[in-house]
Amino acid sequence: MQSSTPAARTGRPRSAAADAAILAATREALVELGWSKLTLGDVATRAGVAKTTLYRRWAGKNELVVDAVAALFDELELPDRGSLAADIEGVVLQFAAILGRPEAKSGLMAVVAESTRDDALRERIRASIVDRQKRLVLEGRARATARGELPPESDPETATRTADLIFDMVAGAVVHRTLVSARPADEEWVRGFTRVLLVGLTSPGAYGD
Amino acid sequence: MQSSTPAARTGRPRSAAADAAILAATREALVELGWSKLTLGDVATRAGVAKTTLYRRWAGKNELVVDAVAALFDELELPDRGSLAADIEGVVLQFAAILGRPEAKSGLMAVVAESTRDDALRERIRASIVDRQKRLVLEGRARATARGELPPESDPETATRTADLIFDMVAGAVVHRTLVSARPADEEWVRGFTRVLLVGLTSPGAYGD
Amino acid sequence: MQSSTPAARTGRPRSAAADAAILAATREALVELGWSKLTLGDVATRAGVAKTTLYRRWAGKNELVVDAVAALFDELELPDRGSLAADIEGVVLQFAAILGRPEAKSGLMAVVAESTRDDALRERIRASIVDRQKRLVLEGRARATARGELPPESDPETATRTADLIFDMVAGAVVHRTLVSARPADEEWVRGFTRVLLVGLTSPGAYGD
Amino acid sequence: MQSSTPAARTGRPRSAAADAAILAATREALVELGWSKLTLGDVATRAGVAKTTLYRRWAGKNELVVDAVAALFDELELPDRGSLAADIEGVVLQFAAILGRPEAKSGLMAVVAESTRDDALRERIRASIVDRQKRLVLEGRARATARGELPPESDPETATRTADLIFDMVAGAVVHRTLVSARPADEEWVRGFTRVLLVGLTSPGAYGD
DNA sequence: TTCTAAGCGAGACGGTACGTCGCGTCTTTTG
DNA sequence: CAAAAGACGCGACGTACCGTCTCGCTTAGAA
Repeated sequence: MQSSTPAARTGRPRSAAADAAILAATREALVELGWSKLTLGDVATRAGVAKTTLYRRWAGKNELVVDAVAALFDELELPDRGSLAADIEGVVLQFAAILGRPEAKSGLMAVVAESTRDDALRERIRASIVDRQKRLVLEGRARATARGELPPESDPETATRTADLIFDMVAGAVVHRTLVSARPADEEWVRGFTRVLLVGLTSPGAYGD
Repeated sequence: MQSSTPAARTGRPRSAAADAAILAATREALVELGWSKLTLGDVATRAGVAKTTLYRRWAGKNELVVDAVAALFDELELPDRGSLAADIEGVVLQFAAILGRPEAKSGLMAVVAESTRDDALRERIRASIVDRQKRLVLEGRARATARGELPPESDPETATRTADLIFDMVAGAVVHRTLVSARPADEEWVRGFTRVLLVGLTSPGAYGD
Repeated sequence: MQSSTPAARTGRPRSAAADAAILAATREALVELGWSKLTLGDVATRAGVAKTTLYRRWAGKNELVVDAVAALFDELELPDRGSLAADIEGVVLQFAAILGRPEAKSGLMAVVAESTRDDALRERIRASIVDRQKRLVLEGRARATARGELPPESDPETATRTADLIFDMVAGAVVHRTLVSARPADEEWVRGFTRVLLVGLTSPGAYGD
Repeated sequence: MQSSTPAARTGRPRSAAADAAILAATREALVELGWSKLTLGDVATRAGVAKTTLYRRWAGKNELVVDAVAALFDELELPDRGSLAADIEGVVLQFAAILGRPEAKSGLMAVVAESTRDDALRERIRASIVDRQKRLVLEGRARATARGELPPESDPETATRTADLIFDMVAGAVVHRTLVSARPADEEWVRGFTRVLLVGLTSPGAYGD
């Protein structure tokens, strides 16, 4: 997190193991208890750490859960399945699989809800989770362009705007399907969704005119 | 909410005014404090009501907030703007406007988060909010079919599946844009989104094959 | 404590039993743990009461312990043993016996120590303990005067000053003997002390000039 | 504190200045904060010393405060004022003056309170403070005997017993007057007290019969 | 009308978690 | 090797809400 500060400080250094133990304990507690019944005291106990240690490193429940959940999404990758449609389907399915895990479900929506009243928290979510995964959209487009499936995007502003729209549509739809409609984002659903998205984006007239 | 038991019970009847006052106080508190700092004791005080009165009618914070927020979405309507695209843009803008209000933002995501671990709550959300607004999709389709913009849908199962997909895509994208990306779902964005959605849904091959 | 306020307030009344249980639990904890290891949480648990109930009635550990200890000294009485010397010896022995009990030892000195920085606490101690027991000095003098052992005191100011001096000398000596010198204030010691005190007070020239 | 091992140990020797700085900081903190709000971390900071240094030399708050307070009483001396009564009055006034200082008030009673449950602490208090000042009683008696005001005491046991009684009476009365009754032990009070004490001790029949 | 059962305000209650503070110990780097 | 710096496990603090429980007092339909 802090990068090039090699200033070896005096005093006992913070235990590196504690961070990992705390984040793992947080995910475990999210699975067992869910966001609202998760307590920092319990997390500390599970991690074999004192409450003060936890508070020394995170400002509160929200920040802790953001970090605990963010790691989950780093598993996402974009395997080359040969076509843009297949690539999208693949990554959407992965995303749905993660969102199906209880530690993600319970934690993610809660911190988003909290972030509506806490700008710093929203920034943290954006930095740790959202922007971090936008790479998938960019990779996907680059690959499709290389394959000749998409024309090279000339205007960088349009490119950004489109990438943002795609991300909002993909993430939003999967989240809504999974958490609000509470129905599985399975292969069939993903195929239907991807078809609409892809046709909408590539058909003539979609963004032209 | 109340079933059709017209059996007038004995004893003092519940005050009808109290319900309205409590829900209004809840929205007010959501605006000022947000979900997590909202307390039932405070709501009761704002409503000029005893805590017991509140608990006699709602099981807890979650149920209360669902009811308080649900009313906000009943304002949505589908004015006839002459074309399917315009109709969709109109309703999406309305939806975005509601989601921009702090009492909706803060409350809605929080109860959705809670609902990931509480089936009864999820059902209440679905009944009070989600399914209640699916009418807009159906109305829109009916109107577009009448105008000849869409072919009549023969298979009812496909119709339902498509309507669900549309709802997930619309609601999901607007929520994600507004709350996660935290950028305005303004006219420009809505136009771009609607174009992708509509082209995706109506282009040949989108759902055919 | 509150006297003529018969104003029957609204709401659930405070449990009278809780007060007694808390004070008894406090004395029990003083015996087992002593002042410095006594915690209000533990007292609440022993009393079968929530911590909040305790804090609703007492401002803190100091106030609670003053009340718990004050009751101990109400047992003191001045039995008629036939002479002023015997009366004094009797009450001093009783006082020493109480001070020998661990709940008194540990609690009393601690609150006195605290009271050096807290005027309200000092007043509470004076009202609940010190002034309350000055009755013994007055009773003793009245009885001795009736017996003819002491001349009637004419000047009320001198009477007060002398009573205060006696109280400081008696209480101070017993406390110092018991707690600081940590040797028993037994019959022999009490006899010696009383003799000095009484001779000092009654010999001609002692207060005469 | 340090025994007489002149054997210069290996390694860096303990800073002698640190001891003095810590005790001074302790007294300063007692004045500003009082016993109960005094923390060892704060004392260490005031003394410009690490907490570890402090713990290397004292076992805890109690021991530290005993040492810090003990030094205050070493100022006491018995100036020759010409008569036993005047000598006593002089030293009692000095004692009252010290007890009036906040660092003594707050600290002394607190460690006495603690000592009711800690034998080692009581011994430390006795050795550092009480027995150390008994010299004043002995000096006073010796001087009075030399002057012919008192007969030489033949029985050493009686002498000890009497000296202890005097000490308990003097120290006890002054402490009680100052801390519990919270009224000044001024010249007038001291004169009255001394008269009672001295008459009680020297009148025929006081210890005779 | 009076009776009576429920609703209502107030607020005390037993709990649970909070976030902070001080303790006394430990692990670092520096002198 | 001591000292400073400061992280650490621990346990108590006093507070805030929770949801429940008395209280005394309406209120309005049933008797």
